[in-house]
Amino acid sequence: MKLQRDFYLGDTLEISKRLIGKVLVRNTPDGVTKGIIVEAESYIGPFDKAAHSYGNRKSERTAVQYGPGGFAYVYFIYGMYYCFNVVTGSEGKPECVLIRALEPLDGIELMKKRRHTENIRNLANGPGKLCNAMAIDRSIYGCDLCQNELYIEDCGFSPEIEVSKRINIDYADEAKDFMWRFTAKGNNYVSVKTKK
DNA sequence: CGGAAGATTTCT
DNA sequence: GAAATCTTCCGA
Repeated sequence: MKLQRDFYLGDTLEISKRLIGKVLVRNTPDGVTKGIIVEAESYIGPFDKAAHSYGNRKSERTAVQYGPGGFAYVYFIYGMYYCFNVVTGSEGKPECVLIRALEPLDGIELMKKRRHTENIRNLANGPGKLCNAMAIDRSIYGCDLCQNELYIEDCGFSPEIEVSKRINIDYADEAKDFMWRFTAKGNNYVSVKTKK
């Protein structure tokens, strides 16, 4: 069943944890693609030096984070890749969850075509890759996850969850040691930089 | 294999 | 000028 608005309005760390094992569903004119969320990280704006919204910074890019939870925050990075986040918390709180990896579940042929690879493990085991596989780009910035174009559903999976430090945020001083990364334990589709 | 560099938007 | 990244190219 599809997750409703109230799921996204609570505590960001709690939501991150509960998102592991949920299914991300993307509807496009080309077809439907689905993937189980196996890796996610929390970014809690004002207190988190790694967050785009640290210290309540506001810009055109981060604007949607300041709205209520349950919307898509998509940003462009390194000139080539998109990253997909779920906005969480109530209005005025710039908090979000970065979806880092998916286990492909449905529409796999379509994902292969978009990614130009036959290796299923390589389809969505990283933030930039999963956006490519799910056809996520600027056009769904601010998209309501309670609609049909893009949403998350609960299929009853509840994998064992592993907690670790976040990835590639060495510049964030003490924030880099926060245990705000959640992964499905032993899952093969978690992004490669898992070691440490 | 493993490491390093490059692509090139958005904000500081 | 550097980032919440990925791919390709090079040398062992």
